[in-house]
Amino acid sequence: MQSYDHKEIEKKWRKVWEEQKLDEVDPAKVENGFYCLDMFPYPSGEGLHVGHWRGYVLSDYFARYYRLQGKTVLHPMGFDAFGLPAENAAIKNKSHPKEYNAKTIPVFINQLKAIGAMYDWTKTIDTSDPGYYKWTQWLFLQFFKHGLAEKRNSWVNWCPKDQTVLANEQVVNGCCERCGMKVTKKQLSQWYLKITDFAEELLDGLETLEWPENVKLLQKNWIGRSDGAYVVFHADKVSLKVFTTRVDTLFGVTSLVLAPEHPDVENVTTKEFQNSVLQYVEQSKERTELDRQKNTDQTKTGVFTGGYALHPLTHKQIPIWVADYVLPNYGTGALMLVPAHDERDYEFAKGHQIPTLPVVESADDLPYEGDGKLVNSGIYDGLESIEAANKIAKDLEARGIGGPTVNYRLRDWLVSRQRYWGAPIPIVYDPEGTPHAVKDEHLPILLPTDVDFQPGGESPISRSKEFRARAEQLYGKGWHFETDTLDTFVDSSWYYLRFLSPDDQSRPFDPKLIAKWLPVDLYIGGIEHAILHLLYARFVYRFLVRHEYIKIDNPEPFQKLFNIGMVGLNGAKMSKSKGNIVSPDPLVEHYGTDALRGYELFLGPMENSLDWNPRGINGVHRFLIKLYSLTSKVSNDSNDDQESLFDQYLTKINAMMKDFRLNTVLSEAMIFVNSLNSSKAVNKTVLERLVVTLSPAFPFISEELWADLGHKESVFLTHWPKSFGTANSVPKVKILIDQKFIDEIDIDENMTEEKLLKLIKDMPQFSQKLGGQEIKRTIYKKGELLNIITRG
RNA sequence: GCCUGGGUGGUGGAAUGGUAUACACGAUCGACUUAAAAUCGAUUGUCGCAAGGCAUGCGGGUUCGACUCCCGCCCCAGGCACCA
Repeated sequence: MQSYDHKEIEKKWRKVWEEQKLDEVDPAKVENGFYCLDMFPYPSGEGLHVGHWRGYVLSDYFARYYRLQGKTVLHPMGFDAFGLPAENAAIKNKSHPKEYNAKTIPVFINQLKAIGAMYDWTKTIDTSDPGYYKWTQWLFLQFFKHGLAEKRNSWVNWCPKDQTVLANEQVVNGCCERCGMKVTKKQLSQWYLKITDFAEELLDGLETLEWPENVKLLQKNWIGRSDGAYVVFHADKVSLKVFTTRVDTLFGVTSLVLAPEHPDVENVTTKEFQNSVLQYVEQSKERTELDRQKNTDQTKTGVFTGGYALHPLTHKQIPIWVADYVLPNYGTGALMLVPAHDERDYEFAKGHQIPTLPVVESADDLPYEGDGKLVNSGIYDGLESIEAANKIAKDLEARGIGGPTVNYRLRDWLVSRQRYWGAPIPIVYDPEGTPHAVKDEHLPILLPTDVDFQPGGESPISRSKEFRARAEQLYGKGWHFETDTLDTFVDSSWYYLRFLSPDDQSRPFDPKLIAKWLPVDLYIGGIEHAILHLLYARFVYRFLVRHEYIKIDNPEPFQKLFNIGMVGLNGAKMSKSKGNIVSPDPLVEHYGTDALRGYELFLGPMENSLDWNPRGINGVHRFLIKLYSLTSKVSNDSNDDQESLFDQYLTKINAMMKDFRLNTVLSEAMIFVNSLNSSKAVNKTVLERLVVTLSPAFPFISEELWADLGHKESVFLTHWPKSFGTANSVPKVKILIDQKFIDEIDIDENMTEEKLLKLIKDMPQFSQKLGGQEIKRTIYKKGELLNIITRG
């Protein structure tokens, strides 16, 4: 069998494609655009492994497929180059993160080029480039100008190892998303973007998206809408507002409980209890969120404040407690304690001799959390929970002491970071300390270079003399810049807009091009960004649409999302530190780019995470050799069988492609090639059409075969093939006797059951099985099967 | 604890309610070769010489027919986790 020289072919076509600028697109000149986007990578020094390849091969497959469908495909690539990894690597190597990136990015680009993907390299962006982060700073200022960026003093997540605050989304199981260190709490003044203003539309917008259901669900749960009511309780000096989803249990309240961080704790605490309350509050400050959460199964701690509030309906005196199982950041940071109908409240009450007062008719078990008829609830007795809740909420509203409300679990996005390698937050403080937006003409606020960027709990930039001098020079004596930098997720929240006009010096993006190209038609990346990046980007885009920076009907940036599964080795995630990285390089060297691309797709369903099997690539390689050898028996003689086989193949793969089932697309291709391989001659047109269908997966060998078949132009300038229009094969009927498959026969589509049965009885393979047995019954599905039952 | 997905050969995995195990990998045997690699051919769920049984995590159910639908368990992965 004739082999083929993959190195020769790759070299040849790579050059031709580059010369013809086949992958370059001018977004302004296109009417039928298709925006195919990969989640852009951080250009790590670890290099690409076979797991990274998978996502890039997948996006390239569809980029090429849609090009063959007649679309002009924009497929850009850029680098999320700001952030901790570059900074930490630089600290370790005693170099500058900028130098580190300058070294790693070209290596990274070469590795990406090895994939043979049709990236438009004229549109590359680097988020750490001043030409880019100028506009990241501009973006922040737009939030500031609309009152959606705010500096707030509050308790924040703090990573003691990375020496920086973290957004809520970056705390995983109480630990730092990056380094795994236990996250502690710190009270700091930090910048927030008010994503909670968009909670409802971010939730509603999910319904319009063609995203995997599990990702939509993750976002839905993260946003965490809960419908309930607020209720106001009056105490001596203050009124306390609580949020509840069970306002029907209002008559069962036996206490109010405040979070230790609640601002009114000292206002309700009596002299007598001052010491114990103060001590408790101090003590809970020292506990990390994780410690507080771990308490779940133990007795809940808390102290009595000595204060009382008036129940709004019964006018009873309700004691006020402080307990750290009450979260300061959810609802109002205070809750009404209903031990009879809430498990956590029950547990707390039990440990502190607080009475339990059932108000919903129930089984004897306490706590009972279900719905039911109300008891001990005055005029509401006898009503069902839902009815009662509605009525009570309305009555409270009428009296101005409560009412229906919606609460979200989502919290505002903390964007300040006490690290060096990011975009400086473009805020300048006057001598009194009031924040002002940096003037547009001063953007970008460049990162100072005269600093040692060892993290020290405070932003390293604050140590820059030049940075201090710059502020005074631009704004006057006593003025100073904000010294924190922006979370890198701000950089990546808008990069997909920049790809359309990456070199525009005058504005961050071109609204006209955005109206033309957005939303992104296909977005491919890992599931790890299900909440972080994908939620932030939706928020930023919706902000830009709401305030008409972009005029577009659909306020969602990514219409269709596909999550590529991760590739591990022996059950572990690949990483340099574990030393288990499988490099694509030797595989490309030995089997060729096409073989590795095909194997990545053939491994299994694209959304599945799986373990790398180093051996299987052989199969794809053999397939390519077989495919290549078909050229030696090309014939112009028409061949009905091959045309019909092609049509069946095409119908199958067209359907499979819609569901991203590329592993079975390749299986079908293998079946078809195996069958052609066993023929003496292969019809030229059939082979041509086959080659086109294989070109998205195997661009190099397809281009070579296409040229061999006499074509002067690239295979990627042709169109996805149509069927030969062969009749959809002869109708076949499967014959089963007693549920067991015997044979398949060709018959007239409209044959009646009687005629068919008669026919069968005369055919030896069936008559033998049937013997003389009595036919009890039959099941006949026209054009499909006949099941003959002789038993039972 | 709650919410999602999953559980099919030695392995990755196929199967609009209709021949379970496609397509590959690996393995075994054979051909070619001085030999090896590559390549080609055969076999490959399991028990059985065979006929034929038995097998899609476990137990039930619906159906002429269930990997597929329903009910109850078990296990694995991911997410959330005192969210009032």
